[in-house]
Amino acid sequence: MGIFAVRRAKGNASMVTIRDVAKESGFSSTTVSIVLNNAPLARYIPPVTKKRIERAAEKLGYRPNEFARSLRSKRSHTVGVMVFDMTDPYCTLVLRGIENTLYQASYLPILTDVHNERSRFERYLEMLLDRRVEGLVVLANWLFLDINLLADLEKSSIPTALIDCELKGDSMSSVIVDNELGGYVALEHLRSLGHRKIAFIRGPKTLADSAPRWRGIRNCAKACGLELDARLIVDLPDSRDPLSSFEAGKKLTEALIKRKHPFTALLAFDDMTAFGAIRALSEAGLRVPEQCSVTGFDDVAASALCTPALTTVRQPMEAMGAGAVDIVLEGIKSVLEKREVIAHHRKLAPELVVRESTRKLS
Amino acid sequence: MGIFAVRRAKGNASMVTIRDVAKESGFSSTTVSIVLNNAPLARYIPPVTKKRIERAAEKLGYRPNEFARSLRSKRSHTVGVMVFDMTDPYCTLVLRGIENTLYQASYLPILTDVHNERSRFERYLEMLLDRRVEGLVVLANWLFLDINLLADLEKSSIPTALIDCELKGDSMSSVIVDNELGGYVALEHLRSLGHRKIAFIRGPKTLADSAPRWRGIRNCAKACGLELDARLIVDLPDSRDPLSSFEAGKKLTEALIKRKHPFTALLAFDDMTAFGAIRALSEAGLRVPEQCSVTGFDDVAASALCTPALTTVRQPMEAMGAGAVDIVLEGIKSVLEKREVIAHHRKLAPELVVRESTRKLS
DNA sequence: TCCCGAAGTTCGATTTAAATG
DNA sequence: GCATTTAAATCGAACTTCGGG
Repeated sequence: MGIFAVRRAKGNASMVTIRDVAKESGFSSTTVSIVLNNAPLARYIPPVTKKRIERAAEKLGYRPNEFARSLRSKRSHTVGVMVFDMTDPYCTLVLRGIENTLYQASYLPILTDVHNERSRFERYLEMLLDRRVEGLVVLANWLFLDINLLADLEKSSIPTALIDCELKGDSMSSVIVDNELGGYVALEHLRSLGHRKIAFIRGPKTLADSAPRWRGIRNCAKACGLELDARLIVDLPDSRDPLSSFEAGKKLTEALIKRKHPFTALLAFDDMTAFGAIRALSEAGLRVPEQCSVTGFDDVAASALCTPALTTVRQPMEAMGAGAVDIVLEGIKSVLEKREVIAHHRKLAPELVVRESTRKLS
Repeated sequence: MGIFAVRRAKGNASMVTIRDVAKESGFSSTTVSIVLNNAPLARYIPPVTKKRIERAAEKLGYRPNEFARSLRSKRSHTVGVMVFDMTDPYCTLVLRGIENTLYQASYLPILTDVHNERSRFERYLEMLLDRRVEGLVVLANWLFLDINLLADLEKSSIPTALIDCELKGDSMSSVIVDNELGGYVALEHLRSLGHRKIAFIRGPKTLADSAPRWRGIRNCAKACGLELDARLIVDLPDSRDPLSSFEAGKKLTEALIKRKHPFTALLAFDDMTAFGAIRALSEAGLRVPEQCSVTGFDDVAASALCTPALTTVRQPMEAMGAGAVDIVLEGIKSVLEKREVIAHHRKLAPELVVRESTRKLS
């Protein structure tokens, strides 16, 4: 007894209008509308009438035309989701969080993938705005576009939440992970295992996450009296492609090995980099974790799957997606009630996930 | 000079209607509509008029209201995308293919994730139909729902393409990988490396991919005169969760090892299973590929990232997503031109990707 | 018949104002 | 005034029909 038992009752059910229901039930379309939407005026309508109308609607398989409804009400029950690069495995769980939270609220997501291209961003933004999305969730996971592109968003004047990218202004909300804390716990973990000679692959300079993560590392080092050896620190180059940090991580690790400054652990900027590092280590005949411990950041799916499984700092990706939607939904409500939309800035705590790629220094 | 330079010209630009443009340009809204849509009648309208109207539209930052447009034209320029489980890494590239092809055609995807739940499927389907999506792309990547659920789709009477699931009927199109060929080339690869004692982890019985893949394996075995040892063949159990095959693969491999029937290679149903197998082998002190070669199927992102990188049979995921959209788009065109929508069934060839997890038997 | 443009209807719902008893 | 119902206006664009040159 699927939905089509009803839907098909009149052949092409999409053609049943409110007037058909009105005729069938013997009331006017006004009354039908009031009853079916349970509008304020429905108080005055006697249960008998309601029953008859509902029965008629069901019998005909009536489904209101969303276009007409939206045209009138100016609501689309739709939220735009802009991802900067879908192929980043990091997106998967964030999207799950977004989808799930929207579903609970009976909103539908329109998904766009900007491919890290400015023109695509603009085109998509325009399309979404034309479609009157009620809110916008932007997953700026690997952002190398100039920031004033995001300024365009501010002017759109619809509730917007940015994930993975904080904007100082109070016009747009943001949800980010506490990168500083993440950096801290990663290093703290390696230190607690006895590692002292630690190599670092830092993030690209232009990536917003890089600086705070490094700051956390420095703070931890200071707190533990750990010496950071400049000869063991390298930087990921800029790149538009999130998967490229695998190759970059591999190359940098090879270079690190060549320098002959021994290290017993390597703290990588993210999981992708860590995978590259492990590959390089392995090719150099160095075993992980026996001869070198490695940590990542993010906890993408692959981290739990590879062998040895990667010790990493997990971003609460699903929660971040859900949080962004919560904020946007609240913003939408504010707009409806003509209250002021206030920006929220959430910083979620990451979680250290200890697996097999790190080991106590013996 | 973003789009908002224009959009904001009149404060809340979303309020500029075609009538405003008519007033501004001095023509009627009819003429404005004709010119701006470049409708057939536009032939008759002199360039001067067009220019003036276009200038007026630009000056006001006019953007047609899509609701009104859709209400009238009965078109939404929107396609519904239903994924059975987003968390499956397999989805990522398929979605990229879908998105990219839709973008070229100026269509927007509405993304839904069914979470492998029947109720969610029905609810989402209803929502999409209410929104008058012009077509439907269904990614049945990990399908354990009864098949007659998909029968619901047939009745929706909008162009639909199924990915990863073939339906005999001629009412719905499908795009699948040639599983039989895939199974064949996987085994052929191991055989060519000299392996004879090969273990197999087959797919779950209820999964549509399982049977043809195994058929390809048997065909290859027969063609090469290879003996398939029943004691080295195990089956993945049914599960709603695509990631679960990691655990299952691990457990089954442990069992395989315990049986003490030696094998030099293991052919896993998919990458996830292969990752589990590699973990089990590693924990048993067996090195991959030195002591045991392993192959997967799919080529998810993790396969290239882990060490050793996984030799696998790649599904052309992006092409599959793109192909499904092509079919749906053609179907939409057929509907518009009142031609009959004919179902297409595409079977794409997989590609063997040789990496590090397999090695010549020495 | 060709060219140019406008008035009016339509799409399907919501909502206001008003009419009944 | 109250409970009950509805005619008519509205949302914004597209299309049909028509008229004048």
